[in-house]
Amino acid sequence: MRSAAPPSRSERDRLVRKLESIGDVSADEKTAINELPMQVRTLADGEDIAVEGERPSQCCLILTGFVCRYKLLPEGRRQIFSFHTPGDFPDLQSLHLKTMDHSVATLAESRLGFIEHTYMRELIRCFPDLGSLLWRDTLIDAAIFREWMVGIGRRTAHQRIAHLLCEMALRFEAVGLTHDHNYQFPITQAEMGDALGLTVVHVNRILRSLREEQLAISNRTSVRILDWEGLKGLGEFDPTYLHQTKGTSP
Amino acid sequence: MRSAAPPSRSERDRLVRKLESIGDVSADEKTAINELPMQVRTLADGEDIAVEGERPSQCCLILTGFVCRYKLLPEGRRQIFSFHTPGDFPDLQSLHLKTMDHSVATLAESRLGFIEHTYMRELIRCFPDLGSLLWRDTLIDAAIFREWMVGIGRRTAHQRIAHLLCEMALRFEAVGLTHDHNYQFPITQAEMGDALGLTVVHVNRILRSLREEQLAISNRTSVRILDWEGLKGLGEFDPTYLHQTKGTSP
DNA sequence: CGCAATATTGACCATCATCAATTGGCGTGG
DNA sequence: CCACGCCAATTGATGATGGTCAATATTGCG
Repeated sequence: MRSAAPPSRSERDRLVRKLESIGDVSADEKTAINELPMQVRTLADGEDIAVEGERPSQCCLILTGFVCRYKLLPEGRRQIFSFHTPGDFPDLQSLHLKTMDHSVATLAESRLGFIEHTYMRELIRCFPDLGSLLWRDTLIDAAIFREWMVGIGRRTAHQRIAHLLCEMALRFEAVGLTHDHNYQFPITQAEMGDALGLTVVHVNRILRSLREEQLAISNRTSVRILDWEGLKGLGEFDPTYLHQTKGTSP
Repeated sequence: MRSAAPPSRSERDRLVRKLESIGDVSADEKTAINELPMQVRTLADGEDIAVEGERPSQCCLILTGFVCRYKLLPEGRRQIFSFHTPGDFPDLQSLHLKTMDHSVATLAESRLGFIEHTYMRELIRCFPDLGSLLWRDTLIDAAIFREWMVGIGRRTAHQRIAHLLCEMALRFEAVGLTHDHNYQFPITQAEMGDALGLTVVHVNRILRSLREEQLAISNRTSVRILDWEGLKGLGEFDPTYLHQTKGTSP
């Protein structure tokens, strides 16, 4: 873990863009966000940002890279709860839940901005509407958890994977990180399995079938969606739960 | 749906008690809570409180009874996301997410207090700490979703059911609705299956085996835990995720 | 008493897990 | 520059958890 250059303009903008994708942000609020003091660090792929049981004193903003939240279980089992893109605060909840009940880690080399809770509280105190928007953000997090529960509980493996590829397409779109249904999605098949309650072997077979059916092609680094409507139909994907206020069809 | 008597003292107290189980509440805040204007209605078992797609203008506080949140899927599939006990606001998120992305319904005859969003906002504006506590409450909701994801994704059917029985024991305990590991839990086996991603048939078999192994006995209306430690061990139950600030071992 | 919803049980089956082996990609060091 | 090593991807064979279908028993209630 090493210190690094301050966030660039485009890195800062990603947070604003993310927030604008789920609500309104005033000019004053933008200014305040851009003045948030943060300590930037670069973490390599696979490093923990926070670990279950810890009591963090800072929030972490993703500037570049890719992050997940997860919990480990006995016998090497793992459940991944969420994926996070630049502009996200993957551990925003630590503002109000002192003890981490799960862990947060990078899935790719990432630049992260660490912001003291005190600054976040100050920001929210001065800009209650921004506080509401951050609350809203954590509520959308929860909505995504629910949608994943639906998938894991009631959808087939094919549907779960199709659904995930659709969700990530819209979420990357919201922060300007897609190009024509293609996006960088640097996860292994094992990680995808741990997110969807499947084994690596099964994930592998299903990705093959999606490829053979010309729905989507993916590898370790990226996803290319060939048939958006087909994938959406297969995965029963309805983006309402993302509560995006801007357009939702990339 | 009919109007009903105003909330009794003990019904009002349940909300305070619930909030106190997850954080501190000042005397002023208690007073303000007790003065919240609410319209009380009694709903029968199985009635919807809010439906996916709606845009509610009120929050719903459970005074007595039992409520769940769920989503329906094609071909009659259903996923239940959460169960809610007296003192809970099952749709608190509607304060910041205008459109319901899922439905809320009673699982038993229930007395509900409906509170206009405007009053809730006013309350939060006047008592920011109470606002934080409500935010915290929705974050605990999300923590429970995550824990359910772990269960559905990575635990066996036996473990999932054991885990659920443990969780509900602690949550009822927090609002004073357990007696020596026994509590009212008025759900059908079908509903339990829809919460855990299982079929009725399988739930039935597992409840039988829990009974045979002398871990817990349950029926349509209530649960009796015979071997708390055994059940906890089987379900890998660790109550950290409930973020209860008071005792957590009934 | 009789319906309707729920619980229960049996027989059979499918999705997905497990186990095991092989291949492919890629960075590192000799 | 190539061999080695490591991790991820891939594929095959086999098996088990849990699903499906269907019939019967219970229970609650009007």
